[in-house]
Amino acid sequence: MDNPTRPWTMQQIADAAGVSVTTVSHALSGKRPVNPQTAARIHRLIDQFQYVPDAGARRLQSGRSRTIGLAVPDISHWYFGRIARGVEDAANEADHGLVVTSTSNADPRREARCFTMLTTRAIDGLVYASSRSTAEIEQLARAARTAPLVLSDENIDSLDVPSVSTTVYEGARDAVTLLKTLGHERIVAIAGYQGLPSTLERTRALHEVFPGSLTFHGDFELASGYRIATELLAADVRFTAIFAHNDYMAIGAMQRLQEAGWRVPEDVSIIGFDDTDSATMVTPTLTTVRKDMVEVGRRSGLLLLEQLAGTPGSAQSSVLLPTELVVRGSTGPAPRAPRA
Amino acid sequence: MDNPTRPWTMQQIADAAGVSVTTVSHALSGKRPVNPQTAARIHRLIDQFQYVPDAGARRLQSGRSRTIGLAVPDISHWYFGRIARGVEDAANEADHGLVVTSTSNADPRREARCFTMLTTRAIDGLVYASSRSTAEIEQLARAARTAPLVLSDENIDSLDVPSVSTTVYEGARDAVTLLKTLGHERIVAIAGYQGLPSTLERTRALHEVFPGSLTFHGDFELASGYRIATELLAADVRFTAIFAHNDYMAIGAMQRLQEAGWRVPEDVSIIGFDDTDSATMVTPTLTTVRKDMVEVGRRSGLLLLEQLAGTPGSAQSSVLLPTELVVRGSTGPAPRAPRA
DNA sequence: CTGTTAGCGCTTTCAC
DNA sequence: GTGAAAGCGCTAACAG
Repeated sequence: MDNPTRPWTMQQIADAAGVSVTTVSHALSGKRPVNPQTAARIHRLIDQFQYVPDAGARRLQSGRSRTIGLAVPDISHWYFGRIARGVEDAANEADHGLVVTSTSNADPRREARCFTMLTTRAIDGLVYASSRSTAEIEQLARAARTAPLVLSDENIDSLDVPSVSTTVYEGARDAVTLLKTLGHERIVAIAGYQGLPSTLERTRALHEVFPGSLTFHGDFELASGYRIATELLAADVRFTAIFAHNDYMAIGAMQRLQEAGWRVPEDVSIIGFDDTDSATMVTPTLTTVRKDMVEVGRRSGLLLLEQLAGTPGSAQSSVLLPTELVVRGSTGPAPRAPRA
Repeated sequence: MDNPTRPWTMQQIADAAGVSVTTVSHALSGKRPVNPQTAARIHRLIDQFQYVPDAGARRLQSGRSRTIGLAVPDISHWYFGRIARGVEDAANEADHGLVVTSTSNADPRREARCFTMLTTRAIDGLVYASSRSTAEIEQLARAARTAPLVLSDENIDSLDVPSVSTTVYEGARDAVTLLKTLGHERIVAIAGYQGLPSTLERTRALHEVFPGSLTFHGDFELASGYRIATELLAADVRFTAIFAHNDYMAIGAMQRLQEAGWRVPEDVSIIGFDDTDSATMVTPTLTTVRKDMVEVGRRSGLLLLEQLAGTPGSAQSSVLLPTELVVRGSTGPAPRAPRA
């Protein structure tokens, strides 16, 4: 019994080819001329043995793991899955691996995992997508000094870190302008986490068109939209339209109002944000603001890889991707009188 | 200008503590007694410097990267996101990282990525979740000889590899039995990929209760359910119920039939599979068979980590997780006569 | 209880 | 065009 399928080492290839490891290394990297015949022999052996250089040894020598990290609140969410897919695409195109960490689950060890991986150099850089308030800024700033970092989906101005985000202000403005055009006057916002930049921007856009409209903060889950709608009904608040900061909360609110006998869009118009798959599954279909989250992820990955490659010009730049209002069935002309 | 925030090495800690690296190493691992005072001094220094041992060096020495891989068709899908979350939870509990690879995108280099990571030993083992036909069995068998492998969500009998899957046969049986109980006689199946074990099992269950019922194969996307329903209408096929192999195809079919004026469940009953978030967003809500995909992922990760730890007894075992029929609004008594 | 030494598998001077 | 040798940062014999 010999060793159980141990991978081949470069030394073994060198021995088989009758050359030194140095030559094999250079035949592989091309960083130094190698006799064509020798090179051919080496490559034949490599193919035959299915030899692949050991990642750990390479990493130790070169200082690069050829792996990047992605931190998201929860990888199982549609939204962050899209981002992850984009980052992965970018990473793989550059022949890098992607380590994913879900941060939001109360376990602080897990919170710190991605930053630890940066210092252990298990990853060369990190794409950070958080949807919580900006409490961990300190940690991010420290991480940014250690290794390349890209902020994804949110831009924290106080942090001098490259970021990729979307024109949520313009998107929100388009959305509420539509409501205005339709004659609505009393709007209620079901917003995202308080203090989150993208929440603030959308609220700003809302207030520019409808000053003084009510804002309630949810957690981006369907249940919170449902709950807020329940509170609205109980408190007998008068409104003819709801502007939600994501589709799930919009759908939750829509469900609750429909249960209470409201007709959408005859009695109330509802607008979401993101354009998730669900937006076209509900009845009526949901008017929403589309963001291409796969693209957000892809650009985030590219930005990080640029930093890693050390392209100097592009560093510190930030990318802003467009949003698009998608008008569907959940919005319509304001009713004569708001329903009680 | 000194080195730009280079991580500390163990040597530097050793120098600062006035001991050898060996002692630092053992103070850290506890694999050999160290003078309490010395140990305390070392730990103080470690905390102060925020020292973390280099992952690459550890990996090179120990042969373990403390990282596992996950291969899924597409991480941005709800379904695989759930699996990923479960695998990640298991990995993180064991202080392992998780590298994610989406395999299905026509790029063969990408297909091979996860297996290459196995041979470069960037990952110690792999959780493989494919939803395609069993073409890549050869590759999987080879990989299984090299490193620990766990099949997730699908069990390929011909492969002697541990797997985690769900009782889809029983789930399908429950679903079609419900239809039988409701008096349905003409069922059409919108099935998954042909040749996929889980597809075959569900088809078997269907045929045991409704021999000879029609089966059409989709690709698990909403559009394919929609398309198959269109074909059904065009061909004037008579049926009173649809059994779809996942929720998205069920919803696609439901949309198409509703567009054609069919009422659900008065004219047609529809059953899905998986119990995705969408199942409760559509109107009527969807009767479906619940699978806990996060748990499938978690158990897959645990099984892999057990193999890595070398616990001998548990190797080669396979896990089968339960399914549960969730009756909602899309199923009802069969109409007197099938609608044309 | 602690230090010296020899690698893990690779890249990269430096010498021929 | 090629090879010998020195590490990358860590662990684990082997000696005190």
